[in-house]
Amino acid sequence: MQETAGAIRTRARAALRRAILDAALDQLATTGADGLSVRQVARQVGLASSAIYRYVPSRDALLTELILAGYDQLGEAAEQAEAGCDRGDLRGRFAATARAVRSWGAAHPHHYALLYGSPVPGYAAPEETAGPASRVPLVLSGILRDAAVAGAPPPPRPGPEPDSGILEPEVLTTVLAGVAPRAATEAVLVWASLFGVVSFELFGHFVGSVADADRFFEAALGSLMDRLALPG
Amino acid sequence: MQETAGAIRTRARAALRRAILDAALDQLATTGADGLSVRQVARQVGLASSAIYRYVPSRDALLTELILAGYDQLGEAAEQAEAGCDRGDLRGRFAATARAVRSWGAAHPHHYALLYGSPVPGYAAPEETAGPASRVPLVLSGILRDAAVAGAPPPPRPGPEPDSGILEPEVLTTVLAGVAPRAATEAVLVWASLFGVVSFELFGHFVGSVADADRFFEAALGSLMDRLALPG
DNA sequence: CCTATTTGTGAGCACTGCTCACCTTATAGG
DNA sequence: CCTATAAGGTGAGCAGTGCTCACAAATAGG
Repeated sequence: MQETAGAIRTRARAALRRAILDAALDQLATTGADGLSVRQVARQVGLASSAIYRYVPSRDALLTELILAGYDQLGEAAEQAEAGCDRGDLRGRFAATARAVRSWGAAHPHHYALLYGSPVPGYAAPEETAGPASRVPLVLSGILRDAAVAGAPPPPRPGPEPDSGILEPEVLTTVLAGVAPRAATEAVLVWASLFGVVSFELFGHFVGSVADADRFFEAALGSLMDRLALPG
Repeated sequence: MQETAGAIRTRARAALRRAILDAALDQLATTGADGLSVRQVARQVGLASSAIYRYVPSRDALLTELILAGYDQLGEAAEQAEAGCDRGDLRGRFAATARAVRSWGAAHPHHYALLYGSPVPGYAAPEETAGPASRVPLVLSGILRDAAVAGAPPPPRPGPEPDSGILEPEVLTTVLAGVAPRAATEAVLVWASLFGVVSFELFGHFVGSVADADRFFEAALGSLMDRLALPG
């Protein structure tokens, strides 16, 4: 089996890489992104600090990888929650997705902060995070598209659309196809509002004003769904 | 003038303290909170690094002070913008306040991120930030109270209020006095939505979906004001 | 078997926050 | 006026960080 000779090598490498990432995830959960240290990760894995750089080019790259993993975890949670709903229950699907976001954030506050808090590595998120980052918006837009076909199709008026040009045309023709530009703009606002509410709660901005966070979130949910004109 | 002998000493001390804070503000604006270094601040001010600790107990305390200053700057900007509006123009007052928040954030992204991004020092904001942090919400709630007296007073129904218990009672009886619990809850949601939109824009989450940030913000403004049932 | 590549090591550089002993200076009190 | 005292400033130093590099061991392929 000279074939597996090389294979076992790459497998061991992949396993160690995974161990490094898991250790980094541990550190992130306990100390936060700021406290994450390459040397500490190395200690936890049982390697010299310099050996880490055989697997990860830099601390920032490690953080980027954690960001990617976070978006994937969150997207997975949202997709699963939404998939467990009756397809016709549009409000139920939206609520389940939103609750999944809040639950994941509450369970992994430091990880959530890494995704939606201050952008720590440089100032623009790396290109490769765009894909996983759009999983939650994709779930939400899927609900909206189903709502659009259920409701009255928007009559194509002659002349320029009143709200066209606000969103990227590519978004309006793909993930939000069939949704009127006006409603699509509203949907983006609802999206940002949802994460605004979750962030405010997790980051402590509701201390002193919101007494019952659970009930507030449910009330916010209802309001946001009304905004989207989701039937139910 | 033995009186000024001591006074000049404390004045010099205050001036140096201010210089340290200004240098820290500079650093924050250019490198962000993560890159802010006590030693760099010391170099900029022209002191040994150890001397800084005669004026500021720790790096975290310095950051806390910057947070305080940020809330004050932002609150000041919001108050001034709102004060320049016709008192009867409720929508204009709200829009001016919201635009001031966005403008300040765009002008000081790192400082904004320090306030509304990931909570970096520990996990709970220090007590003393609560005051300055509430300046913007105070402006917004002032508009809502004016709207409440302008509109129909909420009929006090017998039995438990449907939405009572969600917000802190103290908020409902002071800054939001006269506003129905239902509307007050909605107002908190609008507040979080506003900062959610600004944060999403500043933190790059709109890249790929929002094409015209200015127009989107104006559209969002209109929608949020509709939600508050502001007349106009 | 022998070479070449990968993987891991430890020392080391420049930097960080923070403390401490020390020294100077100016204030305040007798 | 003169001196004890307290404040302000310094530099060395500790423990930690990200990261690089020359080197050694282990493993791969020819």
